[in-house]
Amino acid sequence: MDAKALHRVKADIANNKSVCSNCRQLELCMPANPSSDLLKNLDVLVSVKRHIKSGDVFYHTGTSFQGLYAVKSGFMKIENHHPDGRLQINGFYMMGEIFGFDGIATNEHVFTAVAIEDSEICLIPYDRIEQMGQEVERLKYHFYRLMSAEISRNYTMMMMLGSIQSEVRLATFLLNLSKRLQMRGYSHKDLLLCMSREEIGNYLGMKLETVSRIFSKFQAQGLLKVHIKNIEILDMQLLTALSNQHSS
Amino acid sequence: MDAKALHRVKADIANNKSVCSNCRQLELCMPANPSSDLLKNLDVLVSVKRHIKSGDVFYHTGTSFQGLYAVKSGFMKIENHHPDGRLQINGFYMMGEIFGFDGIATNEHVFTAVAIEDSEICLIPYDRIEQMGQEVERLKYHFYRLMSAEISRNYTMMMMLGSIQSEVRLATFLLNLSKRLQMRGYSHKDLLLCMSREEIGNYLGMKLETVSRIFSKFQAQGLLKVHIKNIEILDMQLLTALSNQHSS
DNA sequence: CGGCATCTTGAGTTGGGTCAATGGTCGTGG
DNA sequence: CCACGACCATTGACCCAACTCAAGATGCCG
Repeated sequence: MDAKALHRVKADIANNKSVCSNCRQLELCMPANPSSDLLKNLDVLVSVKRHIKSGDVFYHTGTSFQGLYAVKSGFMKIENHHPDGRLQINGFYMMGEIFGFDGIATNEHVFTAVAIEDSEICLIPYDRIEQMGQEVERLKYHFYRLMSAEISRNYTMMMMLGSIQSEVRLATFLLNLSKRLQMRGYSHKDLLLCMSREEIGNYLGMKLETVSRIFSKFQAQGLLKVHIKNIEILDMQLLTALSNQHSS
Repeated sequence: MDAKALHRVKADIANNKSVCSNCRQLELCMPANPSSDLLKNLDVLVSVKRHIKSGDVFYHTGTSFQGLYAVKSGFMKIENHHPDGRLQINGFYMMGEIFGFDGIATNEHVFTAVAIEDSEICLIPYDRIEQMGQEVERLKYHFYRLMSAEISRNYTMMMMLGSIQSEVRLATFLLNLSKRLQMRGYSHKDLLLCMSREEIGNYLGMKLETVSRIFSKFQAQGLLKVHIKNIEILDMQLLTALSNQHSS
């Protein structure tokens, strides 16, 4: 993240208090997203920056845990490769978001991190966080908060997967992406998906055909303009209403 | 699952094929479960013990966050009361397990904790954990691990909800309970469910009728003996194989 | 005993999965 | 520059697991 973008993010976060009073669900859906405070301190911690190409594995099951990772640029996905061959995508992480929590419990990563765009990833060494003294006590506190946010996000995701119909899930997914892009100063109406229909479907617990069908339906209803990976949100209000409509 | 599929599972067992000895999925399904080390140290921290009656709310959305809670006796559930009236049960917590992570991020609880049995709950004050010095550094480390485990558990739950059929989910749920009971020295074959069919269904993302039907089916297949809330596991091996069979 | 909540079971419906055919887009090499 | 092939997305037809609605059955408690 360059300085200007960083500044923008900070401003967005600062303004965030007044924004969004109603849609808690969406908030909870956000991946770990450091506060500006933490971001400032993070520079101290970040030791290594790694470039990674789209499609490459960043860490996989069994990789020893060294710390959390911040996405500096690009796009990552975390997937769970189940022993029986099944695969579940747990989340997508964009610029400024933090992933890698799956390694803390066992000291090695349980899941697999894969780039879905050329990306730059910064290591936030865990031992250094752990061993720091009083002066960064607050920083450590933030890490609790990050993890807690991750937990909340997952609960929401569980609810989505457990009891909400596909159209609502996809609408919520799009709004979530939109909001995260907006927070980073990008357009919240023109989304460039960097994941395939299959990846979206896997993440949301549905088949790629279903994703495609719903995109078509939304387009027919005038909610979206869909052209492959370019999605333009035409009726934000309606999409939001749909996303909040959790019972049919 | 039809008779043919059941037969296939049996054949697999005979061939010692899918009887996964390590069974990571189940492990990951466990709620936060402190090590004996941590439990020992916990006594230092625990300040308040509260009794609560079955059905009573322990904390709810908006309750200010004071710390994590350990279940000393009884049974708790955590539910997400969504603004639109919908409700999702996020987890069940039994003796010796820790809940309350949902309050860390915002300093107030996001979810609702309700007793489903008369219970004793111990507060583990958060500020005291935070402010402790070096000597309990390891203790703090354990808390990271607890949270990380909670995250992993939820990812597994997400996978279950997203792409696994109801029978397998219910089988996994029963085995999870069985294992947790066994770890506490109780029988792992005789389960006394303290939650209703509706609560189980809500947690597992299915309707109460579906839960009931599957119980009946499992009984007909000789897997279980079901009498309302008393469940006796008759064929542990087959149930385990079923739980590991994530693709139909 | 009756009233109430929970559980079971049946019948019919449907959302989303499966399978399969077609259409678009993009990168590569002639 | 076009042609080819690989890959991804779209769309249709069909099917089934799980939902809904509804009627009983069972257990619990005053």
